[in-house]
Amino acid sequence: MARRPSHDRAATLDRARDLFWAKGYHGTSLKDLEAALDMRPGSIYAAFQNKETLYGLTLARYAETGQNGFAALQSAMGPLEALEAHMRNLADLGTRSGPARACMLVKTILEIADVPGLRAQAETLMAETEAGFIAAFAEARDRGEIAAESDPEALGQRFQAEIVGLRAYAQRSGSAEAVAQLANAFADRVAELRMHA
Amino acid sequence: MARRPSHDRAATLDRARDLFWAKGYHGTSLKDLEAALDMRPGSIYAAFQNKETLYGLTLARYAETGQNGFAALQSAMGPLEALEAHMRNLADLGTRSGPARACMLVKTILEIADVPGLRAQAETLMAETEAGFIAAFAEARDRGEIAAESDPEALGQRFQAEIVGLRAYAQRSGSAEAVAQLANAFADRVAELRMHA
DNA sequence: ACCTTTCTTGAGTGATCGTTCAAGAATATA
DNA sequence: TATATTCTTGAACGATCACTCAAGAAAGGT
Repeated sequence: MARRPSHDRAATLDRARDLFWAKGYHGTSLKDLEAALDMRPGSIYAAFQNKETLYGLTLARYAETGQNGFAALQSAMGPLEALEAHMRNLADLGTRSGPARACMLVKTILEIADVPGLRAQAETLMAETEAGFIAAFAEARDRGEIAAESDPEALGQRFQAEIVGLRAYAQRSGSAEAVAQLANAFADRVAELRMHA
Repeated sequence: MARRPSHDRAATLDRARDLFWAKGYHGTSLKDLEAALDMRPGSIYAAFQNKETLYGLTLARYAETGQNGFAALQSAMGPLEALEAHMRNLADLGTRSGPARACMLVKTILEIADVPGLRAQAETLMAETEAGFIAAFAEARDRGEIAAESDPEALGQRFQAEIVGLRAYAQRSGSAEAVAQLANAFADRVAELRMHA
């Protein structure tokens, strides 16, 4: 019936995500995208509508990956252990070589003020991620792993703020040791919530 | 001998800072600057060389203001009290209406990857600010206000990471209560370091 | 082999980007 | 009042921006 697309859509979105994540929305031009995706403008627009829509798709993909990662930890261990492990997994952040160390959602919220749709999307995705942390703290409390009078919402918000701070801090170059120390300090703080029955 | 400038340079830099702080480097066009500064392109370039230089000047001004604020706290009270007050001052961040809630240095580091001079400047200014916090913790230790075995460097780094996280978190809209709770929680953590002789 | 449908191409769109510069306006000195 | 000096203006520059579209290439159905 028709010609088959010559690019794998998922892989293309991954490449676009890495580019946007590294260079930001305004800092990424369509020329950059053409080079990174190995596609000509017509194909990009046919497949993804426009730059804003493409960014939104990569943002959703980014958030989903992160949430899946935490969910995997949660199904492999208890909620409190998952939270601690999630934080401690960031200890080697200072030595990683990916597109950026800071969270792409945070980068979006800090950079974009003039594209309401993308701002709103990034805020929603951050709220979802936070809700996952809050739910984990709530389950930890229900299981008796942390004090019954704990406030899961406050704990989850603080947990996310610490991750945001850690990853933004890590965006600075040459602070690998400090980043590891910070991640472990924050992870220790989570572990110290545990009730020793 | 000559015509006098018709704009106050300091006030002009303040307006440019607010614009850059709110919209970012790439998100601010020279047309935006012309409107905000009420200056025509020729005047802007005669006074500030180019967009990058102007941004750098506003960044230096921003950091100086922040560092002066903390220094003022330090000369009005002890170092540990100053650190605690500095954090607690952020409790009403969620209700403020300024250009942005996130730190302009952090916004710069997260946004700008393709202008090496500005990135380096923002990193240097963040390191200076951190050094101020570290020095305050060191003095608190020397005065016996916190444990003698405290690590001022680790404490200062963590203090800055918490501020970065709090302010980036606050950039999200409609979280005034959570922001206040977070700021107080971080401030409490500082207060809990105090040795009760 | 032929038609139909879908995907890809890349030159080209008007708009906006950061920047320049010759000319005019304003003020201190002589 | 004339002159020298500095500041301001705004039209214009080439470059790049996000984006379009007519034409060609590829593959499934008949």
